[in-house]
Amino acid sequence: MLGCCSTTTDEKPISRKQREFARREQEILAAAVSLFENPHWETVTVEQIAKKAEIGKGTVYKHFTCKDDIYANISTGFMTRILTAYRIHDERTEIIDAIKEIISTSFEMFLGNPAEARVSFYCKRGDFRERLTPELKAEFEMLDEQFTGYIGTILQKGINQGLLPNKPVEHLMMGLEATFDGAIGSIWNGDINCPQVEDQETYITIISEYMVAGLVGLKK
Amino acid sequence: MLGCCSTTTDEKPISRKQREFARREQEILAAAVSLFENPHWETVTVEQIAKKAEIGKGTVYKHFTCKDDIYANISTGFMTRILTAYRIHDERTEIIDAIKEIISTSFEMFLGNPAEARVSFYCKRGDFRERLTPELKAEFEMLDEQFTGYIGTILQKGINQGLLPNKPVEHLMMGLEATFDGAIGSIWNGDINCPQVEDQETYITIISEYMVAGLVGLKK
DNA sequence: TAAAATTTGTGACTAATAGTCACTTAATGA
DNA sequence: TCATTAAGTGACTATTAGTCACAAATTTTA
Repeated sequence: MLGCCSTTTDEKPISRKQREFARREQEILAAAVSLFENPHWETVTVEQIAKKAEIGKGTVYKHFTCKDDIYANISTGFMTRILTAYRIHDERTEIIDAIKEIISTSFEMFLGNPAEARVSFYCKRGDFRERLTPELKAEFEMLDEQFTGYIGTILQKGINQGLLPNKPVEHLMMGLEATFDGAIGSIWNGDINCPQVEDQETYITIISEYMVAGLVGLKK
Repeated sequence: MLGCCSTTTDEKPISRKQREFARREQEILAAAVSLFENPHWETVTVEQIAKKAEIGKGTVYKHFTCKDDIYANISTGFMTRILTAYRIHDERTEIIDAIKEIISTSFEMFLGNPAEARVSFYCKRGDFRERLTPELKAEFEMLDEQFTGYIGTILQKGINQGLLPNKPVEHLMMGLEATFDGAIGSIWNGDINCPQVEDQETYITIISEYMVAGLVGLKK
């Protein structure tokens, strides 16, 4: 109920009615995501989402307590998919390559799924998190931990191998995260109007190199 | 008129009436800035701004075409002040120190003036810039050029001195800007809840070091 | 100076939209 | 079969950006 059907704590729905209800919830989220493809995603109204999902506006509120609840469910789903994407390359042994892989996977996921990515970006905001229900807040915290845990483990290996500076992995992660977030923001804001950069791909290459350089450059 | 009185193309107001009108415009901006100190600045209404400035709501729209016009004027004023702050240290000869100075001045300006900084951050968004009048758009472009020009010159000196990698200064700037923007976003979003970081100052030190490391680390 | 024109100020009004609620419809179960 | 619960609905409320017809003050013109 209330936006929880798509979470990880998903007890199998029994009746046809419950199944249909759960399916409808996914339809609402899919309708929302398809409308959020538009760069002006924040102006999409609940009424438009309802219309796209071919239901009444009131029904949306039977599934989600508020608009933020829709955003949150899109974001948690997307974050889970990113974590899955990271883990495909789990067996890598070269740490620098593993870091590059995480960076490129992140860019691919964010740029390949602009709607979900934009919403997820929005959902990182402190004031957004504050007004969430404790359950959703906890889910976000769990996902955040999985991210820092996954990346932190790889960075720690890099430190142990002497490839990265011996600093707390959290500190190393801060730089990476800030640069990634800033770069994604730049891309979405159309900041890349500088004539030196032919395209987005070049920009990503530059940023990715800078991210790795920032890590290893800290050694001295 | 219409939000232009605070711009650089400021012909001296002649009559008392015109002076008062210009002063009122500044009062509206000051009222807006004082209300925007609140982290939930986006929820501040035009009516609240009018009340704070002790005028009617309609009067606000005699000075500014829309709410965005208020944002834009706050932002251009702030950007101009940052450029001035940069130039205080113009005589520096050590390039790495000059870069560090720019970074620390930027952080100081952004964190010391949260209201104006938040608004300026918002005004960087492409969709915001799009819906501005051509005049304001041009003013933002001019300011952007002054930023890239100022920082670009310093970076070029660094390249000439062999301290920085021989890459287009625009490329070097991209990494710096992305990390700075991402870090500022993190601070405002309250992302620094990781126990390793005692305070904001530590975070800024970590990020600043990472920014310089990213630049010089690119050399290899 | 008086009248006309212009500038500045105003708050009631309009439009848009998030969220509510009393009600309808359909499914489940006793 | 009938009662209870779940699900769906769109008219309604509250809020807020922006408009506009008018008022007041100032400046210009006669």
